[in-house]
Amino acid sequence: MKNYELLLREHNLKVTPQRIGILSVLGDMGHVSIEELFTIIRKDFYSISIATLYKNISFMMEVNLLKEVKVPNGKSKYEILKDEHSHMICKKCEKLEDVKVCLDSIVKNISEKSGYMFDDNSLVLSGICPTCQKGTV
Amino acid sequence: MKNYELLLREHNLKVTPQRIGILSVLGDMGHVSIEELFTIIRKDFYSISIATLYKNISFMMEVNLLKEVKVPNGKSKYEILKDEHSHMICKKCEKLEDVKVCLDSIVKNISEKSGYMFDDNSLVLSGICPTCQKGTV
DNA sequence: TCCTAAATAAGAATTTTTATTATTTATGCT
DNA sequence: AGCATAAATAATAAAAATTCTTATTTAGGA
Repeated sequence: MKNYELLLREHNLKVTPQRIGILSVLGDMGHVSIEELFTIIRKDFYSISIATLYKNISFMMEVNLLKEVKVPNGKSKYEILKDEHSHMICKKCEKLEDVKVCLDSIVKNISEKSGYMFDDNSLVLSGICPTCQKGTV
Repeated sequence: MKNYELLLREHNLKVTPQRIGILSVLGDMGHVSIEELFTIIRKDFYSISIATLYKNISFMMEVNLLKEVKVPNGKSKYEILKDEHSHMICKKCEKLEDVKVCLDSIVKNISEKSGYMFDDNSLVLSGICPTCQKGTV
């Protein structure tokens, strides 16, 4: 359980129970879509407005507290910003996981070939996770 | 100018003027969002329905004729399926470009570490293109 | 040329996202 | 601690994006 209050203050966002709730869900689950977030957070904040979620997610992305993960064939999910990493998605169970990958040399190479200056990247690998490989389902 | 009629037949889709129109736009522009496609294609098919675009894009993805590119901070774009490649997006002019990258060793490495079996990946590098680096704008 | 299943256009219906506004709340200041 | 004020929230409307429905048209095979 992290100190989300501090995290908000560090990013110059006012501390509200709703915001702490949002961050708690994200912290617990790792990656959450707006839809999922709305369902889950209503257990603690029954009358929370979906607009509050959209607005706060968008605020938190602006101040680099959250990052959007565009999931192939799925809805976007959001995660608390952490060290650079990539993602793996299982096509069967739809689980999304972080994975540490060093893309430095690849990025450097493409930058030199293309002349682009890159400051961000997103890599998502799609396949079947170990668990789903076992089941015949 | 490619033979889109053949391309459709090869994927067991009926050949209609609208479908050839969609593929022509995609072939010419490389990557197009639904919105852009609708604007452009109406020059040739004034009364085309947006539902026709959605439905056909979706059909063509099902039969692996098109692929969706999820653009960071932007709307999805669609491209005619071709050899595996990655993408570069310019944050200033929003241009999206293909780039050939070999991710084999990285994918293999992650697969071994994680136990996942991967059959697809999407890498998008974000930055500033050479052209936009020049202008002070 | 004709038949039939599929594709299209048009528009309705849903879903997703954003905007508006009255009320409530967090936070800095006394 | 209590107040003032700017910002956040809830509720709802509005807008945008996507999907569904249905009558009509069309592609492709017989």
